[in-house]
Order: sequence, then C-alpha cells, then structure tokens
Amino acid sequence: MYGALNETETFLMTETYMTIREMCEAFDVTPRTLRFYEAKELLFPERRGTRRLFTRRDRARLKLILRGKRFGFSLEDIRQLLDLYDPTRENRTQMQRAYELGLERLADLEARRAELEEIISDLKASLDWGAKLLAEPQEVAAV
Amino acid sequence: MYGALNETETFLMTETYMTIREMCEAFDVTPRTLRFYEAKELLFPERRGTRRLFTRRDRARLKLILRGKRFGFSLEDIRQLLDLYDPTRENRTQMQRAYELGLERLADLEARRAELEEIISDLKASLDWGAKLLAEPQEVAAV
DNA sequence: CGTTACGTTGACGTAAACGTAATGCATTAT
DNA sequence: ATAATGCATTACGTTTACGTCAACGTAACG
Repeated sequence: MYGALNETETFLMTETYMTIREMCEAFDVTPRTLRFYEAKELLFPERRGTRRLFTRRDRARLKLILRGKRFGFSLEDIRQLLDLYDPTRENRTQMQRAYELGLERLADLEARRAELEEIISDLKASLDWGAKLLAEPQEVAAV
Repeated sequence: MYGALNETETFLMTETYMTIREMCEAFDVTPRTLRFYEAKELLFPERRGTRRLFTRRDRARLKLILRGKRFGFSLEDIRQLLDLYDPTRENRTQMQRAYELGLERLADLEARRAELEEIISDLKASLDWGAKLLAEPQEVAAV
C-alpha cells in the first residue's frame, strides 16, 4: 500500500516527478551523474523512501547545468549561476548581491558572444579559402 | 659567438621568435602549460640548443587553443580543430576531408551561438525580474 | 670563477567530473 | 517462494589538465 499508485496518480506523478531512469533517458545522462550533481548540491530531488524523485525545478536546473557545461563552465561556476535564476533568497542584501553577480555574468556572456562571432567568421574565411583551393587543383600543385 | 645577437637581430627575433617567458606573459599561461601543449602536439616550437623558440604559427595556435578552452573544448578536440586552420595538407582527399569537417564545426558553432543567445536573453529576463523585486521591497516582504 | 637567472627534463601530486565495481534493500515477475 | 529488476550507498579507479618539486645545464655578469 505504500508505493502503490493508481493510473491517475501515476500519470500525475510523471507530470511532476520523474525517476532517476526517466531523467537519464530524457537528458541523456547516467544515474551516476545525477547522483553526483545532487551530492554537489546542484539538484535537490525529493525522496519517496530512499528513491529520488526529480521535480520540475530539478529538470530546469539540469537543463541549465548541461548548457553551462557545453560552454566550458565548471560545475562550481554553474552552481553560482543557478542561484541567479532561483528566486529563493531571503534578504535584500543577498538579492542585491545575486543581482550584481548576474550583471557580471551577463557581461561575460556577451563578451563570449562577441568572441564566438569572431571565431565563426574566422572559420568561414578559412573555409572559403579551402573551397578555392579545392576548386583549382592545378595552381595548388604548382605552389 | 653562438647565441650572440646584435640589436637588429634581437629586434627581428622578438618579431618572429619568442622565448617561453615572453609567451607566458603575452598569453598569461605558465611554462608548464606551454610544455604540456608541446607534449600533446598542439604547439611545435623550434629549438636553439635545448631552449624553445615559439614562432608566429605557435602564437596563432595558442590563441586558438585558449579560445577553444573558454568554449569548453577538450585539448584533443582543439587539436583536431587546429588542423582545419593549418593549410599544410598534402593531397586533395585530406583537404576535402578537412573542409567537410570544417563545415560541420561551423554548424556546431552556429548552433552554439543560437544557444548562447538564448542563455543571454534568459539571464536578462531573470535579472529584470530581480530588478523589479529590488525596486519594490514591501510587496516582497508581504509575500 | 662563483653566483644569479632562466631554461630543461623527469617524476610525482592534485582537482574536477565522473566510471566502475561490490553490496544491499525492495518491489515485480514467474 | 524464488528470481530478477531497479535503485541505493560506499568506495576505489580513471582521465584531463595541469601544479610542483628535484636535479641539472648554461649563459651572462661582476
């Protein structure tokens, strides 16, 4: 009777809660990864007994975590960033601090965007050059 | 007489070659890092005796290496990417392959740019929200 | 010619981010 | 009832990207 759920409950649960396995398939990560992120306080799944139940909040956070990783942020960096999105701060000074941190992060991100633009146009130029070489084989051989 | 250089030579050398110390200051990395990159075949400094002399090519590569790192690429990833910029390929099939790889990389980068735009606008939204809360302290306290 | 400064090669250490057993409990299937 | 499945914890292993000595070479300087 403890963990038994009827169909309706099961449906609702899958809406709000997800098991570790469901998370793994949804986000293409291993269980080890999710447990590791919980240990590092990046995720806070609830528990039914010992089993983890991942909430909508956990899913949103995980999405941001995986994004952050793709852009070369460490998990510790990401943990800071996550707090910026999490409006669960108590007093004004903490909010103020989070806000200022957020502005700094934003500046970082916009600098990176500019750098990314540069990388893209560099690579495009390099590819155009390559395309030329591929188009006129004789001259290349001559050089 | 061996390593002795007059002023003109010294000037020209600093133009084309850089010592490990100069590289470190120019790029804000440690000697260990540069030696490590050489061991991993990311850089190919020449030698005067045992001393490393970093060329213009090395500097260009290092710039790309550090960029790549900022965007979360592993050194091995970067090593592959560097070959795309390096026009030292022999035959047509290799160039063709490099070109195709370059196109794939370009697609990756443009996808990342889109993602970065999303991250930036998300963070902006989050900060706007935070700004509102900070502006009206009473209502926050009430909730 | 001794010292100082800078460079070299190993060799070993370390922090981050997981992987990989080994072991145990609790439902679920047969 | 027993076997299998799924999830849990604990603990040790691994890879990447360097840091940190230790021991030595050598070039320049007073």
